[in-house]
Amino acid sequence: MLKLKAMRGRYRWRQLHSIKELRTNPNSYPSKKTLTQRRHNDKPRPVGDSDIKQWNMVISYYMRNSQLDSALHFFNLMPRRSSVSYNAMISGYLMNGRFDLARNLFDEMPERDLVSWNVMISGCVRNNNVAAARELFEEMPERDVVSWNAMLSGYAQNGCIDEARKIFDRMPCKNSISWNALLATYVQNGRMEEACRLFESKLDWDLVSWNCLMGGFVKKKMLVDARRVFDRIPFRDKISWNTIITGYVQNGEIEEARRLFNESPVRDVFTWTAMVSGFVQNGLVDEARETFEQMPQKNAVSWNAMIAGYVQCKRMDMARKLFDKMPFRDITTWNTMITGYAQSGEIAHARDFFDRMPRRDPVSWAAMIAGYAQSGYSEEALRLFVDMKRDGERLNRSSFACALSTCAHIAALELGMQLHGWLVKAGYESGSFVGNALLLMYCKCGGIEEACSAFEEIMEKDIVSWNTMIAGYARHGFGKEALKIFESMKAAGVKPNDTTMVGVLSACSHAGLVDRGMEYFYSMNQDYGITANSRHYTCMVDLLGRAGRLDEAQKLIRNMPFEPDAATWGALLGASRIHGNTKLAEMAAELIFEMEPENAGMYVLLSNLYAASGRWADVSKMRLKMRDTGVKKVPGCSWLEVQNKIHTFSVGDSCHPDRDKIYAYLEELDLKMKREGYMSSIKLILHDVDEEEKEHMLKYHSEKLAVAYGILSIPAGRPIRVMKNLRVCEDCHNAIKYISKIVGRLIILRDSNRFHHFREGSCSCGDYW
DNA sequence: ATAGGGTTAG
Repeated sequence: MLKLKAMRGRYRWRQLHSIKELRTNPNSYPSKKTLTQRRHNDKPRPVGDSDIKQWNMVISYYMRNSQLDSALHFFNLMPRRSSVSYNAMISGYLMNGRFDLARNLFDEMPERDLVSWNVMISGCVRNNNVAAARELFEEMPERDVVSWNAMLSGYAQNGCIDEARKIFDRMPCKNSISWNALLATYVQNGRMEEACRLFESKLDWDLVSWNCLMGGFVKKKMLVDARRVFDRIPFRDKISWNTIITGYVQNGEIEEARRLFNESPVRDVFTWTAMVSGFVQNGLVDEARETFEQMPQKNAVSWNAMIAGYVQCKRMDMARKLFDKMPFRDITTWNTMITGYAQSGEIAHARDFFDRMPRRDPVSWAAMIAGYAQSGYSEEALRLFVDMKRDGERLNRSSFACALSTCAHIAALELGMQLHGWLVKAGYESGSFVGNALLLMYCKCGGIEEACSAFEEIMEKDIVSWNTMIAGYARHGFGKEALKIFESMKAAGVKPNDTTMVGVLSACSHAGLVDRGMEYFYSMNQDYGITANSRHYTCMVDLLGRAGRLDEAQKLIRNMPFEPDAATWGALLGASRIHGNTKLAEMAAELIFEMEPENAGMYVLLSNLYAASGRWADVSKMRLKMRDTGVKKVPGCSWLEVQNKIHTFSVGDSCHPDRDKIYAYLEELDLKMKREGYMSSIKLILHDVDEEEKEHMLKYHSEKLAVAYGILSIPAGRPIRVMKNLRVCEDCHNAIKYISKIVGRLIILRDSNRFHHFREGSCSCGDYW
């Protein structure tokens, strides 16, 4: 009995499947030409039912190909329309996400039948609008099992398990699809235990449900359970085989996948494509290509999988060859190429494809924006985000999060605030996903007050929200505030993790709370079960070192239960430098050189240290060493945002359009600073440059240029926010303190390590960084 | 023309 039913199901599914295959393989459609011919042939004859049927077919053909205008054109040309014609149009609009057009047609159609209502409901469900679906469902004059099933799966897909269950219990008539929808409710929401319980409670499940259950296990990577289901299925179809093969593929068990593939009696495009992508995911491009060549038929997805394979191993030339050879490209093909070029650093090629593609979707935009952001073209990334909004593309949560993290990276506060405004309009701000991105943006852009209110606005604070806020305060030098947040976190019943404690310890360090920091460090294992890692040790070395307790810091390093890393020695180096212990600094630097010979910052740091104590011979030695090891000093650069535009400066920069004004202003400032008692620390510059030249180079360090430009172009009363890619140099730090006093402005400088808030002649870092 | 399962891109 079971077998008979399964066979009947199998037949139906074969039929349905062939339709799906048609959808993904445009080559199988009748050509536009034959369709037009048919139209002309039809015209002179009297209009009968069979003619309407043909028109309807034309409409749904165009709709499936997303050619909405052509579909509408033929719809308007029809001599007579049945409700099926309307339904085809409505369903097509919904298939293409055009709820508005569907709704209009639905409202104006002369007589709606049951199918019209059902089409609308399922369309709403497909576009994830259960509320609208439910409204239609309540409104419709009569319902059949399709209406109930559509509603049920609507709730299932949107995670409303209880609602789904309620609908199921209320259904006046159920068929196997209803049962399967209930099963899918549990499976899609990861409730495998409940799914199994339901499955065991009934005997005559059809094949789709068996496959659904197995697919649930595959998605949860529970391969053993999936295999058990597979072995128990009374009658397997190709979807059963494809599901289990995909399961092995996605878990890296490519050999088992290959074995089943060879054993499978029912291979189709899906099976073959799964194998191609399986080889790709396991790094076997050549095997993938071999399989690809052997495929009896290929669709766009198969080509895309193969192209993605070349993309993943950075063989863009091969990817390009396939792209050119491909007979039918879809939007994924273009998106894959864009991603590929972006990831191999060929950003211009990526942009070229982006500009040339016939149609763009949110994935295309995201790929291009992320490509720019990852290659360091943050400005272009953000410009594109703005273009995207202008083009009327719907911005989703992840596009916002991506744009916000780009803002955070380059500290584009103004743009970040604009994004915040758009976010509020789109109604996205209260969740923790976007909320955390917003919080991080404000923290990294130096807007600590804004960060604080963004934090308070997150309705569901998760551990990331708390950690970001604590670390944010710490980096800005507001240690006490950070600790206050830590206390509220505990009061809210959130258990701190290791990242939390890094923030807490560095907050103690920045606030000079040595004893409290030690207490936290030594009790965190007992209190929260957190074992100290190297980041925690680094904080402690920093904490002790900042307080001048260099011996204790050394002792701590010696007693570490694992090998100290470069960052830990770096903390000791920083502390020794501040407290003038050249010998200790040298030792730390030597160790760091061994671990990270390519770390240019260390050479510069040590070289400056020698210069400070007048050891010019050692300075030269460092220079030689840098040359010998081929390490290049990363050029310092600073930037700031003025009216949504990023202005970048490097040492002695003469590219800025306002350079004359900036240099003149710096001269003016220099005089005033000297009158206040400022002395430029000439000793920091390599000694073989003559004195005047040295002073000149110091005077025009990138951060000074940026600060000067900020004072000139940002209205009084607003803080000047400058970013630097390296640590701020000692002379600049000193100079900016004077400047903040002379001009009476708040200057916030983000260097590669932390934030400095300069106000009234002093800095929030307490001259330790 | 409407309801359920498997392959590609961020």
